[in-house]
Amino acid sequence: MKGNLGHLLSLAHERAERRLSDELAAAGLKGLAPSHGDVLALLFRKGEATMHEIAAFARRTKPTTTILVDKLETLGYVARKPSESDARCTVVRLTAEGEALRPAFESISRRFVRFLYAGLSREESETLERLLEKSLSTPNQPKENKP
Amino acid sequence: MKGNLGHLLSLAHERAERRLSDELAAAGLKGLAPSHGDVLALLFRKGEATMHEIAAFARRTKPTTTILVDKLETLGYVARKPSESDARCTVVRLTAEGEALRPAFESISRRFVRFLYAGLSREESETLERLLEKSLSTPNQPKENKP
DNA sequence: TGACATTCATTAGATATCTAACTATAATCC
DNA sequence: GGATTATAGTTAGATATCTAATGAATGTCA
Repeated sequence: MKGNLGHLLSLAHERAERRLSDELAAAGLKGLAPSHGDVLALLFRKGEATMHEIAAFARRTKPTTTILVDKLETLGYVARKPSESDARCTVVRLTAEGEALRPAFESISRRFVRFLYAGLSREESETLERLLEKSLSTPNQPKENKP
Repeated sequence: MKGNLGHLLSLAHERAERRLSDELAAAGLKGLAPSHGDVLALLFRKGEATMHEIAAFARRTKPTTTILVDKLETLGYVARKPSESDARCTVVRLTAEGEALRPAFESISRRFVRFLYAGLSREESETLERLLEKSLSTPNQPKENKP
């Protein structure tokens, strides 16, 4: 317990983000950030999704999601259409160009997972995940200092 | 090994960042981000530092560091002065106003550490840190797919 | 049914961040 | 000792992100 868990989490997160960015650039998707990858990942899984669903999945605010989808739409990978059941909702779906990214994305995803778990045994990986989940599930205690 | 280590790292990092931001705001430092806190943390420890040292400590680029220090200078917490030994270097030091933040910062730091380790036993904390360090120290294998 | 509240998405404005290019100074090397 | 290279910092321009405010459609409820 050296007290630098915050630092380690930052380092690990930055390392993962950088790796994903590099992988996206290496796949020829130079303008895309990991958050764009999250949007595409949901669409590859579900086919289509509302802005609200995308925002929740990518853990970004709705304005940010608007901008992420704007970019993917400009690049031709997704298209918006109004929802038929609820006029407030916008449905985002993959275009043919977007669908064509699927193999590259699956490859990136596999290599990313391999990268993250490299150097850890199966048991260590499971322990790391379990402890992170336990830490995350701890309710946030109040911020105030007890007198 | 469920393959969501990347997701867990993102969640843990975002949780930590949000908590730090909230703590800074609660301490009345509403405009400051965690990265400003990193700058101040180094100055509290070392008294003064060059832009280059600050950038390395905060793990930010030099342009970003310029902007971080600009803000702290505008707020009156730090001051720049040219280095006497090397005319290329700028030395940043705490002002009296900046020094006055020390007790609040130490309090925030203590509460932050308590927050991060809440819910984990001492042994679990040590294991988590050890596994994160092991993962981080793993050399990055090449990005290419082996045929 | 009509007033009010809720939800979905966008726009507006701000900030932290990055890369690339620039300036100025120091170090190195024939 | 002068040319070249390296280092320190800033400026310029772009992007992902956020909060707050806005517009439009739906849900609620008396």
